[in-house]
Amino acid sequence: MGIAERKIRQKEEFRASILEAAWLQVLSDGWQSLSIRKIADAIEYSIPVIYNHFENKEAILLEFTKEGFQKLADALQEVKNKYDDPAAQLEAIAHAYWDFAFDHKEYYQLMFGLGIPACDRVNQIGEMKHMATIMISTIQDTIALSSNKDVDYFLKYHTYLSILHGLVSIQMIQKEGRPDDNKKLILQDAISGFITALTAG
Amino acid sequence: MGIAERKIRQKEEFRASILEAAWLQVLSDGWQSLSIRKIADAIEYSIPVIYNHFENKEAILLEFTKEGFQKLADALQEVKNKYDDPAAQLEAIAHAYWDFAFDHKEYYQLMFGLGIPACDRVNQIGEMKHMATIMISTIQDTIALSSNKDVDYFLKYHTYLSILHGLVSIQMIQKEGRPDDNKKLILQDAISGFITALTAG
DNA sequence: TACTTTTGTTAACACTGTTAGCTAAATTGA
DNA sequence: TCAATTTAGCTAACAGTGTTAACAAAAGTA
Repeated sequence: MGIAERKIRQKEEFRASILEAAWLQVLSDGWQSLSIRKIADAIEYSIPVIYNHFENKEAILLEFTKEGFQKLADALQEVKNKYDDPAAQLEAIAHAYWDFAFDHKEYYQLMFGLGIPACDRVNQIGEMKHMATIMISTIQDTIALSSNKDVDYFLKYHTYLSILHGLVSIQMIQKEGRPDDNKKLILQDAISGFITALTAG
Repeated sequence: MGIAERKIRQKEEFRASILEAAWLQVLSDGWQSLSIRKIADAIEYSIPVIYNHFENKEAILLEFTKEGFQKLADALQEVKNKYDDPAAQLEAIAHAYWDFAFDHKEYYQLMFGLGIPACDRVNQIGEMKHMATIMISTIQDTIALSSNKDVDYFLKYHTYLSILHGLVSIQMIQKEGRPDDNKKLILQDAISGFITALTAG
């Protein structure tokens, strides 16, 4: 009897249609405005049926998060295969990572919990410039003392801030609470590398 | 007549009490659960009075965002003053930045829009390991070809991912839409520095 | 005291995620 | 084929959210 099989198939299709409707929602209006009600409306079913296929809203988001990491890993593997030299691979992977993040912004934002609250307005905040000024002036001073003075200080500032923000947010995502003090080795490693490159020119 | 002055003073105090109540809320339950209703309840006033002092909820969050950047800038300036050598300043600032982020987690999360949706569960996602494996194996290959083979590959992996994530999220915060292609210079700069440090040992 | 402005209130609107309880359809066993 | 049972889907509600319109009361002004 193929009835059970058909039921499973239908359930699968239903599930897929929920995800598809959700994805269209996300593409047109972003994560913030995704709602169970809108999904139910799109698939022309009542709200509770969605809870037969997903435990809650977060489970739907989790599905896309997994999908996102899957796609990212695939993309990285693909470019890695194009090179034999590991250093060249590292560079290619970095570019692929970058491309993925901006080509699939919705995924990336969900995957790393980014751009959710006041991100649209964070660049309108004058207070950020203060912090930037301190960093930039210090970088300019460092360059002035280095062997190569043609270094783009603004570029270096972005690199510097990015490394810091990256270290922090990665650490924050991975662990609850304050990280072990020996995790500062990572900070030390990244920053000393940055400074060496900067002072060498 | 000091009536006008008193009124201004009272308004200021009212505003401060709203922010204080909001901050206590945030400290005990996080940004997600902060609500106008709870603030109103805490200050023992009705809901709409809050809208006499803040245009909306985001305006309250913006206040804390500004406060956060102010505190961060102060902290950075303070440690900068302790050193004369710019390179040493850069290092000290990096540490101060790190300390701030984890000593004032609530601020930092708001400032950079972090940890909002599924961040608690992002480390439970198996798919992330796949991505990590690809990166780590490549880093191990690079180390194997380098002059110093005692490098901690796991530390390097964290550094590598952090730089990438930092670059991306910083860029994402600052600009709407895909960034100029010449912004890839920042990526190039950071990654080539990382790779140089890695291959040199 | 009469008038005007400010301040604060209640009550509602339009949303959100989630669930209890019922109805109607589909499937199963006799 | 018919009754029993399982399942699917529905309506309606609960408990929240941000926000605002309309009104009452208090405070300040002439």
